[in-house]
Amino acid sequence: MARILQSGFYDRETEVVAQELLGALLVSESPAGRSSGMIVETEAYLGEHDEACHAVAGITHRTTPLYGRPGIAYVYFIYGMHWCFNAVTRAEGLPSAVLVRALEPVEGIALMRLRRPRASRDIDLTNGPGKLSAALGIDGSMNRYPLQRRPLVIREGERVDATSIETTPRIGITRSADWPLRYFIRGNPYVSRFPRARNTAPAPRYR
DNA sequence: TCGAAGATTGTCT
DNA sequence: GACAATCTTCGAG
Repeated sequence: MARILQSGFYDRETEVVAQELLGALLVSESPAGRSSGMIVETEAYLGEHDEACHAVAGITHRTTPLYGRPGIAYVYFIYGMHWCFNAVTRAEGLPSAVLVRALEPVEGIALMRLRRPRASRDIDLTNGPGKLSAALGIDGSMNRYPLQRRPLVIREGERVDATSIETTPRIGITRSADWPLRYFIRGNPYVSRFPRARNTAPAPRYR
């Protein structure tokens, strides 16, 4: 069984952690069984100076996990219906995290289908932050949980070559929207969205 | 206490 | 591509 990523792994530059989490295995255990997936897409949120990061509000009831130990979970509720899963990075007091945006299912696919009955195709089980949380049974009860023990663990996975990592601006945000802090495995079919490529698309804003 | 915005998803046109 | 669903969070008053 692959090594569990320890606190020291997360206590580094958030951009580095976000890229090195690609290929790692997110494993969730529940009474219903185990489900897991390989991380194929992440975003970095850098701290109080990052306008898109929740920590821009400073220490509040919601953001305290961001200021906590590296390697704990930050799980928050968004748009009235979805949970988003993050891994907290950097030393205590430096509020930054990596949002996991998409997984490639590995174990417990039948259980994921039960948890996401609206997904008509298997590819829709985990190709988005709200989707993967639902598929793995992740919710607010796991906020602040250390990611080194059950029920939620991240294990070392396949090493992803730097040349296979694509970098783009983050998705769905309005502030600091052009910072290139989204990373995904090029060509992986479970990535949530691909860069604009239609002939109607405007020129990319990022460079 | 109130109002607006939000790291999304699914459905409809 | 547009938009509704749904509710927590936080700042303003």
